[in-house]
Amino acid sequence: MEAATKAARWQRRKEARPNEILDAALACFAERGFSATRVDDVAARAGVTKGTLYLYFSGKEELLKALVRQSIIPNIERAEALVAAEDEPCAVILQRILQLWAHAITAPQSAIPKIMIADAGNFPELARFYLEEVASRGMGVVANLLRKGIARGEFRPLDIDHTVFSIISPMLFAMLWRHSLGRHDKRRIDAATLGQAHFDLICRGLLADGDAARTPCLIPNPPRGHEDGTP
Amino acid sequence: MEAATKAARWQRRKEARPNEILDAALACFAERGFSATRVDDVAARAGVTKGTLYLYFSGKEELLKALVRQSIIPNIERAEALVAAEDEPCAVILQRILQLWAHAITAPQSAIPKIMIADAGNFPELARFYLEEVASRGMGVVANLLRKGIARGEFRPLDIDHTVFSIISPMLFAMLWRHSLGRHDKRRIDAATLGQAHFDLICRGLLADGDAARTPCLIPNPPRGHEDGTP
Amino acid sequence: MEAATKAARWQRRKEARPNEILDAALACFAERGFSATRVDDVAARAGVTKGTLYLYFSGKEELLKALVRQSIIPNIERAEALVAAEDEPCAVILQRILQLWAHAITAPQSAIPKIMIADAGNFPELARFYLEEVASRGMGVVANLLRKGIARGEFRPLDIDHTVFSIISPMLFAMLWRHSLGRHDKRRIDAATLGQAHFDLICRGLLADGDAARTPCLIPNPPRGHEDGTP
Amino acid sequence: MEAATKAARWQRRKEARPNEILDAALACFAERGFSATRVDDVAARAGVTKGTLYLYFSGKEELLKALVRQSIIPNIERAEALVAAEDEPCAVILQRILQLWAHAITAPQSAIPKIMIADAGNFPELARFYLEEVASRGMGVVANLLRKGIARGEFRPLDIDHTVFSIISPMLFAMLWRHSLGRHDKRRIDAATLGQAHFDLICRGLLADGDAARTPCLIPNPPRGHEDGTP
DNA sequence: AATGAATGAGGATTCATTCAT
DNA sequence: AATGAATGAATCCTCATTCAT
Repeated sequence: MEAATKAARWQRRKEARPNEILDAALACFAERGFSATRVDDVAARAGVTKGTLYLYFSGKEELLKALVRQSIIPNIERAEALVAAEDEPCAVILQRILQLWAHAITAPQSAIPKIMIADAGNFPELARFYLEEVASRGMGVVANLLRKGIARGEFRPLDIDHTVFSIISPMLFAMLWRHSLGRHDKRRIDAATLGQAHFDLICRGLLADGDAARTPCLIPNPPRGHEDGTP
Repeated sequence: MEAATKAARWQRRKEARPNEILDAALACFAERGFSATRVDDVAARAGVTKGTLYLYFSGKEELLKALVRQSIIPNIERAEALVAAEDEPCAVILQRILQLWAHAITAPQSAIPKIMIADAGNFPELARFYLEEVASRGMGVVANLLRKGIARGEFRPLDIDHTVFSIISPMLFAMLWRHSLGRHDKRRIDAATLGQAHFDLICRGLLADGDAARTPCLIPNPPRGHEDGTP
Repeated sequence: MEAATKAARWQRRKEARPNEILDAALACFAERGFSATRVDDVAARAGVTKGTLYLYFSGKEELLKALVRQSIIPNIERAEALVAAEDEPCAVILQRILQLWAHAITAPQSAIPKIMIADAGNFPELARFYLEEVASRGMGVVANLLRKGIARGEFRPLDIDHTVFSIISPMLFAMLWRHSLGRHDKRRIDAATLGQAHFDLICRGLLADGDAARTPCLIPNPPRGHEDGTP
Repeated sequence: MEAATKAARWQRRKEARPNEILDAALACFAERGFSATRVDDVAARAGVTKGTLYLYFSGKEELLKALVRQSIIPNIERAEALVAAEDEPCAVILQRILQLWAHAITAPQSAIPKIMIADAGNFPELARFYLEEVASRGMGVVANLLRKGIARGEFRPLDIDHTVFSIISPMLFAMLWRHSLGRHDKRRIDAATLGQAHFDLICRGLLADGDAARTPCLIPNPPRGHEDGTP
């Protein structure tokens, strides 16, 4: 038994380690925040020692960067692809993006925005990385969608920058809420319902007057088959 | 005589200390965040020494609690009063609230929501206090406004809870942004413009169809006379 | 008794601390080298805690810098003063310098050159500091003495740089020896005798032919009244 | 046949490994010092992995011991042979030794004295070994040369022990300098010139008065055919 | 014989908090 | 009431060494 334990700790599992460590890191960061998480905590949760962790990641910040790269950026790319697709009304595309986003709220990765907002001040390099690779890019997707809609005459002329903010905030805020105060709150926010309600609320404000009639015809079904991810 | 003056001055300081310290704490927390602020920083900024600070507050966490109590709740009360006032269309009241809120974004207190979201996990008691006294109550104000508007026939029938989220998120998120990633971003969000753009965007989604024509007639002027504060 | 102990640890002795800490640091560095000495060791030896040490010195390197400043540089200045004095034959000045140096070999500060040579590679900034403030300056003193002697016709024309090396090496090496291998050696090097023997050995090599006859007349007595210090 | 070749190659490597590793270790120690050199560095430089290194040497310290044994002692023996040769004036022998030594200063092995002085305190056993097998023996060589010269009437009667110190210090110190502070210094010490200048300086101090005239006639040429090594 | 993944002890520094003055 | 010297717990990262493969 003792021998088995000893053998187990020395098990070489080079392939599996990085993901195990990242999963552990995400869980720890989500629970206690980035600064408050000790590297030992992550290592212990991943079932390795500190030394092993440093074998795969050059430091605590790198852990977070890797998480962002692995779990957020793919979703941004997915959203970019959605916007690039020409064949649908922009309002429908927006609705799809909100649906994807609503779905992402339920995934563990939804903790990352909270982590970044909480600790950006103390880790400027991390902040810049996230700002450039995620925030700016994510807002850019929506901004492009708005521009496209306006150009096509589907949307009214809009104050792009501020409207982007209005569009994305509820989804982002739902993520933050879920991983902070929401943990102490009885009320549960249903992400899909929130996305739909939000879409309904802003739809008339977006659409050019002539298009407003079309609003009710939008896609009614939630997306299928996504395990995680932010649109 | 001199002694009397001295005593008086001491007395005055004794009463003034706590507020001086809290002001200093708020400024520090806003600048560097809660955990990155050292107790020395606060003490130095307040013009006292660490020892003195501990005479008035039992620790760093206590400073934060006091700040929340002192600087957030009054603003909630102000918003509650606005909603209670009967004499205006609900859309106008909403616009006023958003204007107040936009104004609050520029005040130092706007750092507090970010701090709460960042550190709620580490101070459960504080989190619950904030949730009950601030978050729930703040959302309740808007919920009541919506109910009132629906009852009066000014607003469509709405999914109250989720619509509240949609309404407040951009303002809250602007606060978070300003104190985290926004620091590293060239783009500056203009709070007043954001508030107006947001209002414009959601207005048609809120108003009952018959009322939609009235939208443009809403109050055009920013509020006066507020030094700070979150609605 | 316990109360006394407790009171003692909290004793405020701002004046005495820095020197106590420096003494402790010198002893530790001399014994185990700079890198191998832990800050705790120094603190414990000085009878304080780590935190207190950092109250007075900004870090381990600063400790060493302070030691150099306090105990080496004054001696360099003394030697510079000797050389600047016009009234004696240069050979006599040299002999005096060697006597001072010999005396310095017995002081605890004589460990510093060994510390610097041992750890210069790992602390480039420290190395540069010592090189500029001590080594170059110390060699400069002797170089100036040689130049003066040559100009006066007392010394032969010499390869200044390399002769400086020949002159100072035995004294420096005696210091290194005493704090490294010499600790394990039965033979004890008598610093004063070494200085004199060295002077006797190089004297004829330095003096211009006409002056050689004067050699035996040089000062016969060791210096008095110095507690420590390297000339 | 192929198998045989392979086996042979393995065999060859098996025998070559220890020296390859020691060469790598010496290069690393010379470059970065003993404690700053990581075992990985040595292994990588030797083209093996850490594990392999531990097959041949029980640890880092053992590497140093082996290096001392392998690279210093042969040079001492060379110097002993020089002194034992009867056929030349002692001053000439001394000059030869200094020339060999000057040559050794440029070799990687010249790092070892610095390492010993730096780390002797932490490895007492190694210190004693070095003291007996290298330092004492090296000083003994020069002492014997002096005794021989005095006995022959070539040298004055001298304080043997201290004069030995005077003679060897500049050469040793040049080694230390080169591997410590000298790295940060613009001035480059030319070992050959130093050796010659040192010899010139002490020559008149060594030679009996009648012999002084002979000084200029000493060997003028640097030695040939030595790749490395300390005399 | 060789590998290299895994280990874990070790140490400088920061900072909230205490308490003698 | 006010001070500020003193404390010591907390934590990231390095690297010599081990051992399953």
